[in-house]
Amino acid sequence: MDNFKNLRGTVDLLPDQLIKWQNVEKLILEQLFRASVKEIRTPILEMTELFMRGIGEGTDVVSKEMYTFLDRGERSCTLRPEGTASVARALIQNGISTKPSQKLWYMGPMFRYERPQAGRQRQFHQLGVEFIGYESVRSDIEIITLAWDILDKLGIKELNLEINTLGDDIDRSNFQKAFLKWLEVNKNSLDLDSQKRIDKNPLRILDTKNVQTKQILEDAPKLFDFLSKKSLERYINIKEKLKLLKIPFIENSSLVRGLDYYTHTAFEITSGLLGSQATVCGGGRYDNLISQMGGTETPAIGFAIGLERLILLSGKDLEKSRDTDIYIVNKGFNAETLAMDLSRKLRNFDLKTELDVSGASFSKQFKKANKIKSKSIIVIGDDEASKREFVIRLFNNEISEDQQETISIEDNIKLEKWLKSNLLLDLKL
RNA sequence: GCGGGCGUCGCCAAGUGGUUAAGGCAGUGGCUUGUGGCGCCGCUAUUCGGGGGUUCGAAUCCCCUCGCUCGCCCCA
Repeated sequence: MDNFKNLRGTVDLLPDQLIKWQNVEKLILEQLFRASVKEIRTPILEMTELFMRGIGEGTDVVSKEMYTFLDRGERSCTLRPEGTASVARALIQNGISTKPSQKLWYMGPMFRYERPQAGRQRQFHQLGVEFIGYESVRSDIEIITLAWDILDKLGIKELNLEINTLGDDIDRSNFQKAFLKWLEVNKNSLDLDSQKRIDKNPLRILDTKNVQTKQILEDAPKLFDFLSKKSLERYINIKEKLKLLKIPFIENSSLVRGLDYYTHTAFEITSGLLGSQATVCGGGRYDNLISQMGGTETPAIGFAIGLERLILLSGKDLEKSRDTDIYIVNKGFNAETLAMDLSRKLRNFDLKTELDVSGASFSKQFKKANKIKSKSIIVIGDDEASKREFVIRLFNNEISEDQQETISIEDNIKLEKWLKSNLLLDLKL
């Protein structure tokens, strides 16, 4: 019989890899805490309609990438392809006012049915941050700098921040009218993909990768020319502030992004080190999403970072884990009982300990302790148990019995003193 | 959904039609039942992703299939 395999596009994260994940997540969480961003957790499963309306039916994500199925009650359910729609839903549904504005983050798995490749999986993980109820230029800047600083804190270099503005819905519909008119005339010069988008999602034609279409588009109307004075000023203001803060960015007028809900600011952070899936962070303003979903008019802006890609970019120093401080070698009925007691006692200290529960020979247990590079060992055998004591010893580079010390089971003071002078001191340095 | 590359042990790999499927790493047992690192000696793929075919004979050739991978589209 064949063994079971994971589904295509999903991966097992194994213990050794998770050290890096945990280190990365820890740094992120600290950064978010310091910026007073609060966590929100929403279900991974939502009704399909939420994403169709929230993200937009014309988008690639909704039209061809969702994991959708009928549950036993014949309801159409979808594994979330992104987090923003769920957060918006949760706020509206729970009557959480955005009057005192909300700064929220979430982290977890997302699902998109695509062909896997480097930096792309069907189940992947995102960290998302949403500032809800904020419309100031400063909130745009703070979102961008927050994303930028998280990447920076992780020591990631060679990043590019690209920004653009999409205007508000009026700007956009004005532009769209003109653009559609132009498209009608030039339809036959476009590549097939772009032609298909004319009805479904014309704005997306703007960031086609087709070289020929790109050239032709140079003569097309520009969204930029349809921005209202207010929208334009807003954008200029953002660029100025980024300059003042010395956040390097490049303007990319074809940056549209694949989700319908964006307005005004759109941005992406990419890295050349990622191969063809270069985007590590994408975000933008979505002032209409919440009202479209039945909430009150609420401006908002957010971003999402792809954790797999982030991990790929993060340095080797985050792969290191702390070595075991004490390995407890024990054998014999009475000894094993004492060892368990001692093991529990040791967990009251900020130490990483491991109790050998294999029952293997002493020699095996020593080998194990050595193999995992334990900094020290405790030995309890029948000899020690009968005297109610144990032997503790630093496991240095050289084998020498001189450093060994015998401590009575009850002598907590001596134990603590030994730990402080041999193990705990190192930690503080 | 569409292209290209690839599938031999947990990992890295030799083998390109002749029969005993090298080797290394890891794992495991022992030398060495209570004191580790080194060393030495064992063990670890009836089988080459799966199925079918060609052949006296296939991991090696052919067909199908599955999977992985890179890229396109798009995104995190």
